[in-house]
Amino acid sequence: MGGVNRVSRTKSGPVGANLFAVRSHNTALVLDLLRGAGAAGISRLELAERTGLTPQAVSKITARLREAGFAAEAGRRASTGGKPRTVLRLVPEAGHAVGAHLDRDELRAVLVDLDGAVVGERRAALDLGGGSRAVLGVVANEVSGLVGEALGGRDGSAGPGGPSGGLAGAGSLLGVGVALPGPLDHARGVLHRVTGFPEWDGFPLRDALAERLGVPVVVDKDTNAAALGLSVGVCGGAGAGRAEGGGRSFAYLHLGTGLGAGLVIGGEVHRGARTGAGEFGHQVVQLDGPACECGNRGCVEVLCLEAVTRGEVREAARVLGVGAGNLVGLLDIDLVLLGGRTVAGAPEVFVAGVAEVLAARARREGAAGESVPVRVVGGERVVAEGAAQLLLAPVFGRAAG
Amino acid sequence: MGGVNRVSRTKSGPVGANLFAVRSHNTALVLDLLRGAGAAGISRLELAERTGLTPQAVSKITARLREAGFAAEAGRRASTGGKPRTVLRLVPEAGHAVGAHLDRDELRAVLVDLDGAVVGERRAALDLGGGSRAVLGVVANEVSGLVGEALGGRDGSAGPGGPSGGLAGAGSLLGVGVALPGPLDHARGVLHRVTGFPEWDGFPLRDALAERLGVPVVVDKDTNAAALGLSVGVCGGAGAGRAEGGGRSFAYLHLGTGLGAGLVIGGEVHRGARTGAGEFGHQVVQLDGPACECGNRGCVEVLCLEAVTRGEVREAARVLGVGAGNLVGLLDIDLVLLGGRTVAGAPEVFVAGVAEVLAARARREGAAGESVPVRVVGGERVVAEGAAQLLLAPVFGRAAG
DNA sequence: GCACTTTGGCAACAGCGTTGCGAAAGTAGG
DNA sequence: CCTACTTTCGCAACGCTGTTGCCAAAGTGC
Repeated sequence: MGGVNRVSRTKSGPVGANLFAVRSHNTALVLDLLRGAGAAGISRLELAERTGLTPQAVSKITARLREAGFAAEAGRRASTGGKPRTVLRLVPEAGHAVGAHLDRDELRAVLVDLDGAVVGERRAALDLGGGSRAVLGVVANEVSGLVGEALGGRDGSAGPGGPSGGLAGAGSLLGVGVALPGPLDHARGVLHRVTGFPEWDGFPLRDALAERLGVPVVVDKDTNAAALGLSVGVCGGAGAGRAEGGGRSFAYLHLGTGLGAGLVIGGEVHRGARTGAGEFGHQVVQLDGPACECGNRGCVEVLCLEAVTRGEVREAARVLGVGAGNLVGLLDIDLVLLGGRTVAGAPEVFVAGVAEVLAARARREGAAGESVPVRVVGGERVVAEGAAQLLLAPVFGRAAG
Repeated sequence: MGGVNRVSRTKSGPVGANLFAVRSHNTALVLDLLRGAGAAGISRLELAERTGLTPQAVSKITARLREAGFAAEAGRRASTGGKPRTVLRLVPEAGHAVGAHLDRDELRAVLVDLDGAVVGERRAALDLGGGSRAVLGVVANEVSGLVGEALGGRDGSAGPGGPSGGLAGAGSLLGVGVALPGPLDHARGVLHRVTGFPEWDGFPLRDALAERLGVPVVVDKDTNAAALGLSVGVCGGAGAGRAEGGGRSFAYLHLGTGLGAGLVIGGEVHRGARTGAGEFGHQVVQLDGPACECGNRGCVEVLCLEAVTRGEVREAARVLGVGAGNLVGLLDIDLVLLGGRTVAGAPEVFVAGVAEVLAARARREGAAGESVPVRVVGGERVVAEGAAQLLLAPVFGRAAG
């Protein structure tokens, strides 16, 4: 492009920093703070204080951002005795991303802007067992249609399975994030045997979809996507999440037809070496307990779901709490979020049950032991919105998708 | 000093990068690779490949390091058709650090060089319950003596409890790392109620010792220190630990009079917001199981240690394995290390028992599921050596102590 | 001895945040 | 209304970073 030297990032190990890296880092930092400030905006001087950069550096960075259309001036603060501060805000419509949640029987796709606000949504029936060709067709079609009607790109009316047009026309589209239940390789974008659908094993979903749509695609586990999306609200705010002490960390526990977790440690989603982290449900909490379909015995998942089936929701919440307690102790996180259809069925019971176990933990720890807060996150779109964040996160300096 | 502008790091949140930060980062990266190369050394071009920097940049950086005495030329490689590569190596004696392991009844202090090699050691009886004054005296005395006899600083013969001299004279001494069993605040260097010794609650150990010795002091939990020390060998090697996929991650499980863990995630020690991470022993694996002294029921620690007491070491290993399996599933780590006196009593049994549980896990996962390796780490000095790394780690670009 | 390859330093360069300074835009007081 | 003061924020010069172009040094292979 403009002769800018970028660090080669192919299979990079520890990577050296150059000036391009410095600019990227600081720009992302400022964008993150702008996002955190939301409609209220933030002044240059505040940006300087929060980043540790000099006001002049912030002025330069924001000037670039304004020229590129990512930021704009938005009024002034009250004066405190001198020239009033000019408020800057993010221009949300400067960038968009699609988040697609592929569940066993349904596809849900959302189009979000830089702020993460949903500006378009589509739902479609999906049969994950119906073969990669058909599934790919449905996904490509819905995404193209969604983008077309909202951003004016070429629409995707070529029909299911047909060669739907590329999306390169929609200039502000950063790409498409896809979230699925099964185990997969986030780094390579390849699926492993999706639970119950062995024919997907080894399918290069990311590359296949990227080629078809002509925009970048990122693939991740559903719980990771949800956790990423939630981290924008929890840690994000003002990027303050990445502060001292390793930053804000939390766990998102998803209890639906199964039980899984997404972990955010120090403001970043922790996926582990093989995108396998977050296997919370098959944590053993009862040695030689009842058999789980995973082949083990006494997993949290089977204990929890059996209790739900028996109608003993309180017991299910207690078991979930024990698992959450183990996790809190192991990672010393700040927050536990609960979600999923089963939780949605009796949110207060689950929050109370988990919180009680964690409170007991805190009491045992004594003195400084404040109990870790527990909250429910609602909405059927948590995963889809998080999937879109897979593309937005790198813009704001979070680990690359 | 030289008019170099540093970023103010007081209570920094997300911090902007400036040129000083770039230089620090790249210098640390090169030092880390030099350390990883060990006596074999590494050439400038290899450094350039590994860091992604240009050869010229590496030449500049290594020139600075050579001038400062941290690196030196060490022979040449065989030519591959042109000018042979010049091999560079770390100069280990350019820097030293003290690691002190405070256990319930013993103090063990080691002096290590930049390579982490032990160049001096001292042991002394210690009564953690004997009051802060006495303990501080013993520690200061032993550390002063150790440094004095090895580095020629002022010796610490002022006697126990007496005003031992500062260590500022020993130029290459980076500081003192202290590791203890109890819960504490790593960031502030303040102890919480050390298990069994409530009188330590709130004691500012770091500042008290730093003032007394006149060198920087860093405090951490014993398991964290051990994990940090082990990470130098495991991840470290060539800094390659911090490579793709979040980097090399492992858990160190310490089974002695208690059961705790140190976690390394992506090459960095994970301490959690309150230095509370790694509470592995009080993970519940048997709902409503036998009471643990922590006040909970069915903790791994109580199950494991009771089995050992009964002489059922295999069962203890299995229980430990279940806990390890939970951890592996949750974090998707690459390696499990076992240590501590109890493990040392029957290392093969514990490795086999834990490995068996993890292998079963891998089989259930199917296809790509390679079992996570399990190894024993020996030596009574693991914690003390790791404590010294609390000071060395920042030099090599690991998170600040 | 000659051609070639590879290493690595010197000098000029572009780009980053920083500093010094001044214009702009308010408040406070006469 | 005018003056004095405070605060914001941009322009220009600056120092420092890694990068590029070029060339000497030091080997191998014929």
